Amino acid sequence: MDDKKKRIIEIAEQLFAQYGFLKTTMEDIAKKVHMGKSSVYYYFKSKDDIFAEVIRKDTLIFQQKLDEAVNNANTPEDKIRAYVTTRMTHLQDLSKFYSTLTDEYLDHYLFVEEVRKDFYDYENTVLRNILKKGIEQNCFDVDDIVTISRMISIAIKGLEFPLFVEAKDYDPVKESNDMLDVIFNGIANH
Amino acid sequence: MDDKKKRIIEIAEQLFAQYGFLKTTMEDIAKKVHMGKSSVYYYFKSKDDIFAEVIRKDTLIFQQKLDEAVNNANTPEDKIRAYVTTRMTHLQDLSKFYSTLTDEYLDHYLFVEEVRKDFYDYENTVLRNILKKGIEQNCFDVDDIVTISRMISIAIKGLEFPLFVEAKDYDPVKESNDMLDVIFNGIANH
DNA sequence: TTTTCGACCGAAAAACGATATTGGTCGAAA
DNA sequence: TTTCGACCAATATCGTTTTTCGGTCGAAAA
Repeated sequence: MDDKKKRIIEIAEQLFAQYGFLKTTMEDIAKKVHMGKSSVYYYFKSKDDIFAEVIRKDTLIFQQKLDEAVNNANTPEDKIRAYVTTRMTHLQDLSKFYSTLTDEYLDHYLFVEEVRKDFYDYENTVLRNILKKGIEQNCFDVDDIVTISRMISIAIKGLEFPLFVEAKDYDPVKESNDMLDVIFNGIANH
Repeated sequence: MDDKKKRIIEIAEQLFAQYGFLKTTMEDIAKKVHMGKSSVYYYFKSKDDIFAEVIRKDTLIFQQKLDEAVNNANTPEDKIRAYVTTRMTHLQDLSKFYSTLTDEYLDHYLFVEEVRKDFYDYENTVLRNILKKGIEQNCFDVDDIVTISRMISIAIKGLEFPLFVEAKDYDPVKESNDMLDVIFNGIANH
């Protein structure tokens, strides 16, 4: 990708994080990259387009980080634990960085929903692959992989909530592992 | 409780459900209940007060319904299943009835948050009691009741999400039972 | 004493027109 | 190929006026 383009995305990301999407003007971005506003439009066709690429970049980094965490874990169970805890800590960081955006994400509801769906698909693919391998290795006792991966996805999604309302004194890693203890072992007496 | 008061609450609930809290004026309520506006203030000290009592009434009915469902189930596992499925179906009904409110509940953020907390406490009490009895009856293998009940609470909270965004083709009872299968049996190979 | 209501208040919202911003375009120049 | 100043139209903003609405009060019904 063009070097200038990359730079614009970086600057824009900073400004979005600091002032939010609406309060950041194209002028602001252009000025900070030392360009005329029109020049920025040579690289991006709209403000939304810049936003989209910022999100796309962040999502990619997020997924790479998750993939790495999963690859570095050994057993299928550890892979899932690595996935979930990495997901939570990264989300915690994001929630701090993008605190200004949480209020106005309603305006980009459609777009955000799309990204969310993509991520959901990615997550399900990852989880299904781990589950499949886990079954082959006789670690898991699961007959419907699709359903189970969705249930895991939903359960850990529930853990997100405190990140965006009251983040203090919240230990996402501990919460994640407690949830995973339930999911792996169940609570019924076997 | 006063009969007139009850009537006002009923009418107000209808109007809130239909037009939302903000669009419903005290005049609207008074007119529909065939009273002067001032007369309504004889029974309630504020509009918020009426709203609070509507919510309080609905919450009470909700909890009674849940208690009944739990009591009618026999085994601890069935009690939890009864609790969760009743919770979900009732929430589904509420989401239809109060569809107009979901957008503006941000304004009453504090109050709604308070109600949510109360309900969360209630839910945890119910779940803990069932878990405790289940352990005594040797149905459950759990050492930290507090954590486990919170995890169940969080997991089923995740199931709520689709109710408020895309309700069609969503079967809350099936989803609930799938989630509970995981929670009861786990996915690890024992 | 309890209940109802019309008249009224003040704060906040809506309405509105004038002005400024801002996302985006275009053609020229470098 | 890249940059930018000039420009446009739509929208946001702002100052002002008007209306609405939650809430009060005192009197009168019951």
